[in-house]
Amino acid sequence: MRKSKQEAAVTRQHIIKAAAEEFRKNGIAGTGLSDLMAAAGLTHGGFYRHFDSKDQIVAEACTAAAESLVEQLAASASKKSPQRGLKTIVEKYLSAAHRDEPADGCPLAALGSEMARADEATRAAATEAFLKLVNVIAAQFGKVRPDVARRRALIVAPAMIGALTMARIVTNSELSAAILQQTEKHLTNL
Amino acid sequence: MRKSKQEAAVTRQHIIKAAAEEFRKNGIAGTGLSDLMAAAGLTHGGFYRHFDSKDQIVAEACTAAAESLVEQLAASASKKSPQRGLKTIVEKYLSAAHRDEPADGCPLAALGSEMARADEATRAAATEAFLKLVNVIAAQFGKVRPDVARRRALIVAPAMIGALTMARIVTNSELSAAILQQTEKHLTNL
DNA sequence: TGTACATCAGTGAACGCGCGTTCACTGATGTAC
DNA sequence: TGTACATCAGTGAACGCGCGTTCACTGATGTAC
Repeated sequence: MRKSKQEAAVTRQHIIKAAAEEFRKNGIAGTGLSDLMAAAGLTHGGFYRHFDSKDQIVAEACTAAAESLVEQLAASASKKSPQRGLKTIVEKYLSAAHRDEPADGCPLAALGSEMARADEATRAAATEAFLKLVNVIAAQFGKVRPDVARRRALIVAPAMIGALTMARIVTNSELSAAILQQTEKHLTNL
Repeated sequence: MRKSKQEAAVTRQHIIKAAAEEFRKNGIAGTGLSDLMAAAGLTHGGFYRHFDSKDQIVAEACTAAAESLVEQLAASASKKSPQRGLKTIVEKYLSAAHRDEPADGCPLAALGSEMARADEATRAAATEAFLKLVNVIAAQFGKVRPDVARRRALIVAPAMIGALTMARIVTNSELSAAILQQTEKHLTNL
């Protein structure tokens, strides 16, 4: 049954990707190792050939999810004129599609309050993830001084995360849409 | 061992209050019925004399926590001049004290991502909680038209929730302080 | 290059543990006459 | 007002279940000669 090193490395990445989706879909505490290995097409016993603990894969899944999201946002923004980059990012982040598909979306919005209680390594991974998001946003402010751009990005990123989280909680769909819309309008005119 | 109806009603409120603290401290999934009953000074077997299920107390605890927070904020704001009300609320919400004491703080920030996956009743309770917060904020905009005040409040509330959540996640204390400070400055000048 | 042995990715059963929920029991409270 | 009985708040043990983790096993891969 042994696989080659190369195959094993691929499997490891598959597990991380599947775990990142499951965590965002059902929460960290709500996702068992069986769930996450099954989502990767494996049985749960093999988990410990790749990871030391559940905590470890939580941190790695957070990193992977954030990297993927930030890449997407950066790619979308780079297609537009510099001034339109911020608008593009904010619109994409605060879209109904993002709200309705947490499994493919921002791990900070999907797991925020669980991350606040996570261990040091996971919170460090989340911090890196947040800084990547902040940097992509800051890069859209073009001509302003870098420290001003960063300060603005420190306003935009948490505002988007909070708005998306609340839009997902709220049971009234008009209210949910209004939260996204108002925050989008406000942040794009920043 | 039977208690009077009056005593039982008091006990029920104690349980809800203790549960609201435990949930905000350790998360919903991270708090067992034993934990929450022990925090109320009882044994876990008695839980079902007061509640039908864990889900039920989650919803009630969310309501109670939000009511308490909104009352505090409204009380602080009412002591100030109308124009200073918003500043007072934003400063209090985004204070280091609030960040460092989730057990006494906003349930939407402490439990946001877990609430997004909660059952209908809990999400409905969270929606009510959010609307109470939005209304208190909207009331601070004094002279502007009510619908404008509400739209502004729909920007402020999620921005505060997101900033507080991120300030709790981040492992770098300077970054944490910067998130609170930038969002505070931005929202008070709205 | 071929052979013998060690390694280890993945399986599936098992482990102890804590979870939400149920239940028999106790004894003070509430109710009916 | 007093008495007999039903109710039920709270206890503590028990329930089945799924959790994270461990382990014996399989057999293909990697390594050493």
